[in-house]
Amino acid sequence: MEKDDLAGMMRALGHPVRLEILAILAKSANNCCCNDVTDCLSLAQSTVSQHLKVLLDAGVIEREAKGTRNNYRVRTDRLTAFNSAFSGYVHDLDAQTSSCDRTLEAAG
Amino acid sequence: MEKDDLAGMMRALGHPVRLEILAILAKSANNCCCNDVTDCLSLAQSTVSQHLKVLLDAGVIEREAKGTRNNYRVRTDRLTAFNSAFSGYVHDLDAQTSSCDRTLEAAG
DNA sequence: ATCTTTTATCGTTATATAACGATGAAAGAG
DNA sequence: CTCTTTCATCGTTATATAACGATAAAAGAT
Repeated sequence: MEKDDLAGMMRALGHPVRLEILAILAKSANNCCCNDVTDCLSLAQSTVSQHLKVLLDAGVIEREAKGTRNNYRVRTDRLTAFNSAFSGYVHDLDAQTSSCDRTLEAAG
Repeated sequence: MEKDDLAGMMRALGHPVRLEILAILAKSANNCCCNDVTDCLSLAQSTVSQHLKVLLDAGVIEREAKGTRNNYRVRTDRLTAFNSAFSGYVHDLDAQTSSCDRTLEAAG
């Protein structure tokens, strides 16, 4: 996963309401439309729709048309991939930091 | 880790330049000041300082005054904690989603 | 054919963010 | 004491984001 993708995903997830929306979707049997989500939040439908779009564009959720409704569901695969990517990123930072520490120790 | 903290951390990390800054700090033996970082980026010093402040406020890095310089270093512990927290969050989402799927299957 | 439900999109407003240059303060060097 | 280096902060500007209400389109129901 590219650094820009990582940052983009972070930004999409970097809003409490959007994290809340993910929790709502997961709790709602993947059978959840925009109105359902809106009922769980004290926000206008258009605002919720906007947040859903951000999550959708980032690939965190997916949409399926079903009659007049749009069913949203969490893309767990993508979240897991993101988590792994970030985990690797942190690990790399840690490895570099530690080796620097060892260098300093050896030098000092 | 609270949901708001999680989102706050995400937002702090949700910018490519800030991820780059973390990489620079890690590579630079934790002996890196604002100017050093600025030299690695095509951005003004004030801009870099601003990004450093965002990372500092989110607790992703720490600062240590050293003469006229300020040494910055990555707080790997915090990144690791964040990573665990998010991992748990994703895991919870996944568990709920899967149990919902089973419910739907059982319902036929 | 009409009405209702659902929802994405548009237009607007307020606030936040990202970028810059300029500046002043703090610490060390000459 | 004066000069330099380092850097956070201020003021500014442009853009992005978050929130809202209004609206139109699509699909189903009557």
